[in-house]
This record gives sequence, C-alpha cells and structure tokens, in this order.
Amino acid sequence: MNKRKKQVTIYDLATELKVAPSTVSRALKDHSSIGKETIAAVKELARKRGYRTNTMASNLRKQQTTTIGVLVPWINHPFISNLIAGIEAEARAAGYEVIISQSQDSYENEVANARALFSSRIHALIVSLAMETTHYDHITEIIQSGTPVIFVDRIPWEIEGYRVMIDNFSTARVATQHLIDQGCRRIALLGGARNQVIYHERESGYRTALQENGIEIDERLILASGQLGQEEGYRFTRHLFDENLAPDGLFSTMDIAAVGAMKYARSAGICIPEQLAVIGFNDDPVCEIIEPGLSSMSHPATEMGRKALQQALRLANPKKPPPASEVNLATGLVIRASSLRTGH
Amino acid sequence: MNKRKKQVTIYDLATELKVAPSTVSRALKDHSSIGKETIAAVKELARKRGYRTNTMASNLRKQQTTTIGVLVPWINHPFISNLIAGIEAEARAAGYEVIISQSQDSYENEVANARALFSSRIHALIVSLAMETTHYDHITEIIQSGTPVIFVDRIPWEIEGYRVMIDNFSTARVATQHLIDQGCRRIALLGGARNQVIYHERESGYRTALQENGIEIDERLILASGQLGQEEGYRFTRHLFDENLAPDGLFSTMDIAAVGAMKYARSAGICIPEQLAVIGFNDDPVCEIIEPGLSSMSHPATEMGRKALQQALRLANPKKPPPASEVNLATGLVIRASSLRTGH
DNA sequence: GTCTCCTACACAATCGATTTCGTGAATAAA
DNA sequence: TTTATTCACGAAATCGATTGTGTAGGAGAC
Repeated sequence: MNKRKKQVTIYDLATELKVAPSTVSRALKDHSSIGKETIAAVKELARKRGYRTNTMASNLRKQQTTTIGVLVPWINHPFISNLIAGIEAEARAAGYEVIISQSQDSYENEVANARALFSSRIHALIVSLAMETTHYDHITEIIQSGTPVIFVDRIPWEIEGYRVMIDNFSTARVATQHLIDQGCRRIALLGGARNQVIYHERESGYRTALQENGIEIDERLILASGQLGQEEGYRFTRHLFDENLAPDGLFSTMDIAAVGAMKYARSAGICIPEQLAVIGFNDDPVCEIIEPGLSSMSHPATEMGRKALQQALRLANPKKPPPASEVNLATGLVIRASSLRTGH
Repeated sequence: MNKRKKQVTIYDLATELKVAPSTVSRALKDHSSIGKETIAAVKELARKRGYRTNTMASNLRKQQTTTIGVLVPWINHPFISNLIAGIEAEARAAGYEVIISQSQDSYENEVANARALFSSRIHALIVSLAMETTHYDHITEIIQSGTPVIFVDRIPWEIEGYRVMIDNFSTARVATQHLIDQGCRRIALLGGARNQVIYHERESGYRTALQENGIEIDERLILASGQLGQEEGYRFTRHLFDENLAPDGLFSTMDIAAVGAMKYARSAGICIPEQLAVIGFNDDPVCEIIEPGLSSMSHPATEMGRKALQQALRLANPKKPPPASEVNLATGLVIRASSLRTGH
C-alpha cells in the first residue's frame, strides 16, 4: 500500500466547525482577534483530527523556510560531526531544521551542493569549505541574494563575511610555547595545506613562538602537506630521523598526524616524551586512547556549531541583535604524557 | 542590508518571452508538446536571469518533497556519522536532500523530532532508535500515514517494517568463535542493554558460540550494561580479576568498552593477548591506534546508510522494484594483535 | 474548398496556509 | 434613539509551480 493518506487541512477543520479557514488559521496561533471559545474549539478539533500544519504551504506563503543549510567537507570526521551536532541541537531548540550536505573536499561537489541548497530556499547557510576550493562565486551568489552565510573553521581568504572560529594563530603559538617550556629546541611541524587559512595561521603561530624564544627556524623541520594524515605524520617523522634532522619536539596541526609520528617513534625505539615531546591539535578522542596520552589543543567543535547557528539566526532576523562579524572561541591546552617532561 | 532579493519566477520569464507560464514550466523540463525553439529560448532566458525553481511551490503542488528525514541518537558518534555520510552521498546522487535530527538517546526528543520531521512532509524517514525508546507510537503514526520508514541498526522489537542491518547474532558468534579458536575457554562478555535488539542478539551469538563448543556459560563473566563505555569496560574487567574470575578472553560488543578493558589490563600488568585475548565490535578507528591493535568485527556503516536510502526510495516509488523487508549486510572479522596468539 | 488532425501553446484550477481588508452585530457613549 | 467603537469573524487575494482541458493555426486528405 503506497498511497498516502490525505492530510487534514485547515479547510477540513473550517468546514467541520462551520467557520472560515482564515479563522482556523488564526485560532491555531492564538491570534488576538479570535474568540476564546473558538480558539479552544479549533484546537480541540485539530488535535482530534491529527492536524499538522503543512510546512510547504506555509513556507510558500511566508516566503521563507525554517531550514538551515550546512555545507561541510565530510560528515564523518570527528570535528565536523561534533560541529553538526552543535548546529542541530541549537537549531532544533529554536524551531529550525538542518539540512546537510558534504562536498567530500571536492570543489565541484561544493558548487553543486551550494546551488541545491540555494534552490531549496534555505533560511541561512553554514559553510566549511572544501580543501580544493579557491573560487567563491557559488558562495557570493548566495550572499548577494540576501541569504545569511556563516563561515566556520575552513574559511575563505577574500570574502568579507561572518565567521565563527578559533584563533588558530594564538592556539598554535601556545602549543609551540608549551613544547619550548618543556625544554624543546628543535621543534618539527606537521602542517597542513598553506592555501587553507587555518593551516596558514597555525604555521604562523608556530613560527612566531620560535622567534619569540630566539630559536632559529629550520625549514627542514617543517612539513606543509595537502593531505595531512596518519601516514604523512609517520613518514615525515621517519624522514627527519633518517636524515639526521632528529627533532626533540613535534607539533602536529592535526591529532591524527601526531598519532602517525608516535607510531613511528614507537617502532624506532624513540622515547616519548623524553626524546621527542609531541603535541597535537583538536583534542580528538584518540588522544586519550593512545599510549602515552597525546597532549593537544582542545577545539570546541560543538560550541562552534551552536555559535554559528546563533549568528545565522541573528543575521536572518533584523529584530535580533546583530551578529559579530567574527566570533572567536577559546581553545585550551590539554597536557598529557606525550609532552610532559619531568624536571621541567 | 537584510532584505532578500526577489527571486525570478516562471511568470517573469513568461512575461518577458510573451508566452504562458505553463509553457515556461513545460519547456524547462523538455515536455514533448513544446516547440524546440521555444524550449531553447526559455532555457536561455532562464539561465540569463538566474532562474531557480521554487522548491516550496513545486513541493506544494506536487504534494511531495525530495527530503529524506534522518532520526538518530547522536550525530557525533563514529558509527552514526559514517551512516549519515552514506545516506547523504546516496541521497544527493539521487537528487534528494537530507534533514537530520538527533534524539540524544532521549525518548522525549525522539518523539518531538519525529513529529517535526513529519510536519515537514518528508519523503521518507530513516531511523535509529534512542536507547530509552520502548513505545513506538510516534513511528507507527508516520508509517500509517504512508510515509516510508526504514529502520537502521537500533531497530524496534515489535513493529513490522523495513530494516537495514547486520546479522548481530552471527557476527557475535564469529567473534566469540575466534577467541575460542585462539584457545580461550573463559570468555567474558561486555554487553549492552538487553532491551535493545542489537545487544540482545549479540549476547545470544556469544552464548551460542560457547554452547556449540561445549563451554559452560558463566553468568558472572557477563556484563549487560545500559551505558556501555570505556569506563564500564575498565571497571568490569577490574572486577573480574579482583574477584578471582579472571577470564582468558574478552568479547566486547562495543570497541570503546574493549579499550577500557585494555587500559585496565595494561595498568594491572596483564598481557594482551597472551593472558587475555580481546576482540571488539564496530572496527572503530581507535582499533588501529591502540596498542596492541584491537581485533574487531567490522561494521559497514557507510554502506548501511547507502542501502537504507536505496530502500527508502524504492519504498516511496511504486515504479521501482520493491524493497526487501530486511537487508543484511556482511560483517568482517578483523584480526589484530589483541587477539592473535602465536602457536594457534 | 471543406474537413480532419496535429502541433504548439494558452487558460485556469489547484496545492494549503497566510494576510489584508472588510462587515455585521453587540455594546457603549451621547 | 442615534452614533461611535469594539469584537469576532468572513471573503478573497496571494505565494509559484504544475497540469488537465481547451483552442488557434497550419498541414494534409478527400
């Protein structure tokens, strides 16, 4: 049986109660010009007949949806899924719905998804860009149409727009400083693609911390990889030790790459943190699980989602206080065994 | 500037081309009764004016959406986020959109979300139930309205309905058998809430494997916890060793609980796998990261998502081949160091 | 030249909720 | 009793796309 039951409409209720549809509509939302008894009667019958307001009709008439579009590279990455969880929780509480799409780090997918979301007349859009993305026309089109757009984490370089993020520069500086405080002097960096704002910032923070401490920067200790993962972390670390470039500290701009580094260290008999102090970035669950525990910079993903949604709603609603053009959330230094040297 | 630009409609195009809106509508979808030149002219102008079909209006008229509702306990759990990734990828490819909501394992939230999704007239619903859920009225309501509902993973007991899952019973039996094959005779079980179908099945698989091998079941080695996590795994394992119930094998129905068990073993100087062989369930990323590597039963989360969506679309479209009432996906035994004893 | 048949459109109703503009009746004020 | 108000509700337009039905105009058949 595939035929859908016909839904109850306000016309059905109106007919049954012998009032006008407009009266039913108003009664259902406690409009002041409708009599108390009428309101009660309408609501009672609506309940009895299982009336559900038809969102499509309502949206069409009101010329707006209550749907928030979310465009991210991957849904199944820890940081992103936490971000989405935050967006969803906050949206649901505010009576909005969330429609998600993933670009899989492909520019082409991102453009197609952006257009699809735009066609469904979303109320606002929250975006974290694909790795490949360097042109932003598909986003600016949406902004120009008047739809609020909030950038999160993977932000664009040029577009002026609303952003919710962490201070990548300072956070990286803190991480690097922590290693320096532990006595490290030759600190390697596992960095991401420099054309991405966040990785560029993190690398700058690293460089600044070294300079501030009078440590000369050795470019050979720096990796900037477009595909930063466990494998790259492993290989670059091996490379450093093989080439007589052995560092005594390592800052990875992604936890998972730090895991690779630690795996190599274990296989090569390098002691962590004594010979190599390691700190990551994101404070993923793996940090707690790996041995020794991986120090990291905690990144409030869920909170970022909540804040992004709040900004989006403010932007969409002129009556609310206007949003800040940029929201920066606090990060934290989480020290575990991988970077904690005794005697310091 | 918060005013939205007015969107281009088929009326605008019709006026400009001096044809009827109906002609524009048909031309845009290559209707056979429209002249070739007219179609070309309409499409050209549509492109030039940046026309986007108004989904709200279209949906209202056609009495259906292209939105798939997804209702899960948590978005930010590895299994679920992979599931959603699969659903989204497949939906997007088929021209559908995905709207997600999380119950946070609360029955109340689940009911509210189900109603909200229903109100937005979703095309189909994919559900994984909240831990708390024992009444299914909010779901049956939706089924009865004619909306296709597909259950995934956390399925209900009673409702007849379409399901996409793995064979939890057999998978658990294979895991247990693997430990037996490694020489284990006292095998502990870290199980989940028995009122959940999947955990009930897994426990049955465990029991069956033991019986098939003539091993007596020791109820003291079995944990059935409503809140199975790392902490519970740690504590129950400690409890077993403290109480002189030391097992020589351990099957955890959730990887993260196995991690807790391994953490305890490490702290107590118990060798894995020599003294305690361990196997988990799900093959989460942590299995690769922990030392020694955690054996596990792999669980095709993304594939489940894809399959669930395919089933949903078939169910919604009478022209497509009807869906199977139950789809079972293959699981795999992934052997790592935690369960691999030499000499066997 | 008249009639039939297509081709290629136009017309108008429809989906269901919202909202503007009224209006009849009851009450209050004069 | 008459006029002004307020109250409670009705009528009808509207949002934009879709679709069943209707109809000019030209081609072809006889």
